[in-house]
Amino acid sequence: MEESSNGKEAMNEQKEEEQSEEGPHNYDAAKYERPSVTVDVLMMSLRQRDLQMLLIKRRSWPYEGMWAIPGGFINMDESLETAAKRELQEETGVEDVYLEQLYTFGNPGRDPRTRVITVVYFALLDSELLQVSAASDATDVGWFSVYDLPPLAFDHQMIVEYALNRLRGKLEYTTIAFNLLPEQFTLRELQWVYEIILHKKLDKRNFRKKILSTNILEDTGAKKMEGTHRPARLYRFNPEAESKL
Amino acid sequence: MEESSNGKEAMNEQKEEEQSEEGPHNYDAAKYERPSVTVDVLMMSLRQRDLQMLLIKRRSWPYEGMWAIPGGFINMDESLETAAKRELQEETGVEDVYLEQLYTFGNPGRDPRTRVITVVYFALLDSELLQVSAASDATDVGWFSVYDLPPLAFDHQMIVEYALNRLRGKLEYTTIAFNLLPEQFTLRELQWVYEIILHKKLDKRNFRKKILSTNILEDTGAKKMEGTHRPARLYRFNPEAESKL
DNA sequence: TTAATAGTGTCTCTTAGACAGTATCCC
DNA sequence: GGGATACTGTCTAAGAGACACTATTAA
Repeated sequence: MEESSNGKEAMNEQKEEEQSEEGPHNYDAAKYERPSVTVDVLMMSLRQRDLQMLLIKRRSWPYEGMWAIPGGFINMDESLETAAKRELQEETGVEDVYLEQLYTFGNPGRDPRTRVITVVYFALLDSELLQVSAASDATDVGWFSVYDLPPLAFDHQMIVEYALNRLRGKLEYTTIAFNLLPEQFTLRELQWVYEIILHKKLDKRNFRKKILSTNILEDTGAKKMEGTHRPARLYRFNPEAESKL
Repeated sequence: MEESSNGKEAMNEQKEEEQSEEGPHNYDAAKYERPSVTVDVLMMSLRQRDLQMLLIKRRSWPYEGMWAIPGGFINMDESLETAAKRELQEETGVEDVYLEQLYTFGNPGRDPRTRVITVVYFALLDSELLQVSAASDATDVGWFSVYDLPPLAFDHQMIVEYALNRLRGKLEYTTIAFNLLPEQFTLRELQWVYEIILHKKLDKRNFRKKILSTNILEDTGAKKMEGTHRPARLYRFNPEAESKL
């Protein structure tokens, strides 16, 4: 279940009626100072056989000159997920990618400027898509290996670790990995995805046996030749087949 | 990883400097209208051999008279988790319970009054604790079986389903279930927790075999006698032992 | 033919699930 | 002893992991 449309209540009253109790049910929203709400998007992709993420160099206080996860304020008329997609679009020019709400961080003092509550999403980008729509500017946006990050602003280091844990967890029982590959791919490429994310080598035979036994792959008939060796079959992800990973 | 202290940035500048680009990095927070932020807490407990949750009856528009998940505005100087604990304390008088951030809902229009972003936590309460600190008032707070809920305000029905999914998922690979039991409990009681949450019967022998093989239970030596039959051993959760559930 | 990677099968061990009878308490 | 629930063990099937050789291509 991702964002999805929904509703929620607020336990506050805009009107002045019912000011009987001091309980939490009759608050007046206007009485309350409101925190700023931002949406950050942690974008990951497979580049150069490495798991990399996009960072932005901060140009002002606080943490001036340090790298940070891209994000921005939410508009009053857009959903959290829409804000995340907007951010994604602004930074990479890419749409229709895997996007999942990660966690919401809201400790006071997280940001020295003001009270900021940040809803963090994380996105997985198909490496090929990315090459097409290169990047916006140059010097203040960059892809970095998650295994060799520069010092990050705020506690973005912790957020990255949180995301990595989530990703590794879901790798085992979902088909999330396919979001990092183009439409067609070889089994070896799929294995690389798992190896890079789990950060350990896997047995080729066991891996293929397991993946193929789930029937989530469809043989395209095509082959991928590269280098001076036997070509590899190209597969396609079949979202229909019961995953049962 | 739960809330935890942290930091996060806002991509906005309070000062007027650097108004060169219209990019998302130089926003002025003051320019932005801010949404209201609330924290709701979905409290679950085992009562009368049933999984029940606490609801509050709304006393005003919108959804007047309907039941809703308790929640309230966040204060500017408290963390999300602190706000959740405050809510928990206000509604049940209970502290030190299992508390986990569930999801953040923020679609515009969720609340007809104003733009509200709600961070939902969910809490698991030991059934015994609860009996002690009964409830606050009476008619507008109540415990309901999650399997037989009244119509809920907003889209709280969906939030409940989301929470149930999370709970069921975590039941399999974490020790989350123990949070619903008092310090000492019998194996049969533990099995009830699983059966009630998963909503299906489990095989007694297989269940005991599996639980005991993990060594997360410690025999207290005591026994629990109730009714006219053989007394049951009382166990205690041993958080040390590698879970490996 | 060589270099380089694709592709394949077996055995073992552990785990999950089906299944029924004995033990111990109170009355 | 009857009623009620606690407690226990075996078999089978499926899945996980260790492990090494053949197949196919370009040069």
